[in-house]
Amino acid sequence: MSDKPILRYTLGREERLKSRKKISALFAAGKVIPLPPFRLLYQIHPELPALQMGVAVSTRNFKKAVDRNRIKRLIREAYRLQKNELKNSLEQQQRGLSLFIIYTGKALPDYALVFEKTGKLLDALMKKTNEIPQ
RNA sequence: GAUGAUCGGCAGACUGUCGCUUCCUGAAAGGGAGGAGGAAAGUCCGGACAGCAUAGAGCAACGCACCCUGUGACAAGCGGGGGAUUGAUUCUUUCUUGGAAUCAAUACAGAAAGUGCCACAGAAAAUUACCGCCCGCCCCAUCGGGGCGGGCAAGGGUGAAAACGUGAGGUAAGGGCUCACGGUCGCAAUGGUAACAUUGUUGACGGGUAAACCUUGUGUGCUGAAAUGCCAUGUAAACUGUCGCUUGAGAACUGCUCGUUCAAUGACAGAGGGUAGGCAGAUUGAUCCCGGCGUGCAAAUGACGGGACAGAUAAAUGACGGUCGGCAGAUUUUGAAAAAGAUUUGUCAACAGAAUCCGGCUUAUUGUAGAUCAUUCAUA
RNA sequence: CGGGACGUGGCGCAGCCCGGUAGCGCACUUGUAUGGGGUGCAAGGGGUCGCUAGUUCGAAUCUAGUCGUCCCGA
Repeated sequence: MSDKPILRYTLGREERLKSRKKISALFAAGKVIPLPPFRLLYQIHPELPALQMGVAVSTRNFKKAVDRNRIKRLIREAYRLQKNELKNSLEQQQRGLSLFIIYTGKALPDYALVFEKTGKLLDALMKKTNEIPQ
């Protein structure tokens, strides 16, 4: 039996970005990785809640609340299944990261596309965090 | 049976893996139970609830408009019953007019308080007079024509609309001038809770428009969950200016005025600083559904019995599969055909996502069980 | 959650309050001046007044409903 805990694909309350202050800071000073039809905003900080994320879809592109909800759920689902590698890396380095995924496309995406693009975004983010020194 | 219209119910079911959220349980790990709609939408109305004074007065502003009644509901909305008007169908009657029944629709107070407007056409769009009809006088003079003064509103023509309508009498010609029938309004009586109806009438005859201003009646105090109360964090009972300290600055969330109340470790403004988190409000309430009983013409309602009801807050209710079932297509077997069975593929819908709650209205919309009505076909 | 504004030729706007003729600028077409173009001059075409009902003799205008676009409020 290993001491390592069983890897769980969770996305609970403490893993989501909920503070109004942090979101304002992220939008004011965060860096951007564009990958159409997505944009990723991120900001590295030394505090420990290792990884917190948020999702947004513009009302301008999707007038109906049903469509916005669906896109946000798809993004969260794809993120939930792929974020553990990044999280472990950050915990080893003892630093935190806030990130915000914005969907900028105008058509409803399907799950396969969202999954693939989210994976690429997280890979890119891994490289950036490793490049930036503590 | 088919087609169409209206009403109106449901919103595929069960399940695996990985997740989200609320509650319960547990020391913890974990376990258990619940988790979007008929419109959750638009925000077009009305409330509940909260604060401001116990919510006051007048003006202004805004809403509403046949009557009775039910609903949390005075008014509005919605439901029930009734009235009036309009339209359709059927029946009745001597053709019409009219009467009766059924169904449907109605933003159904007032144009006889006042003001405005009614293009073009037309003489005139509301104190009318172009062609015209009639009377008197004068002139030319053959019937007749012209001018002046006066009376008239029938006929012509215009228009969406023409001065109660039709007929008769009367008249110089005409005119509700008079009469008959009819219409509208007023008044009175009778019936009805009332809207209204019926009858009578030495009474009147005034075109339309109030979704033009307006008048009458009636309702509304204002603000709005970012309301409101509490806790936490933090500074500053600091600074500047103006006014005031009981003869009172100012405040009481209102467009104005008044009244009332509060008001002195003061009030307002400026600049500057802090927070932008949590709890309550807030999810079971005038709630909804079912049952028989009582009341009521009905809508509805009373007590009783049973059942149901999410609570997020950068915002949960999801992702990927499986089985059954429905629908559509293809292949194949049986069969003369209709049809039935098997295999397989696709699809599971449309409109759409709670944000304090409730009621109404409006709009969007898939498939299907059902009810009613109309048309048509078949059989008896 | 709560307020507010606007839809009129291809584009930007007026007309709406107080109802009868839809107009302005740019653009477009034709002609003309020029060797050709720009430019000037002259003439012309083009509008379901967002949509659906209603009021009225008559609606871009008044009323109701609806669709769309945009803005504001800690």
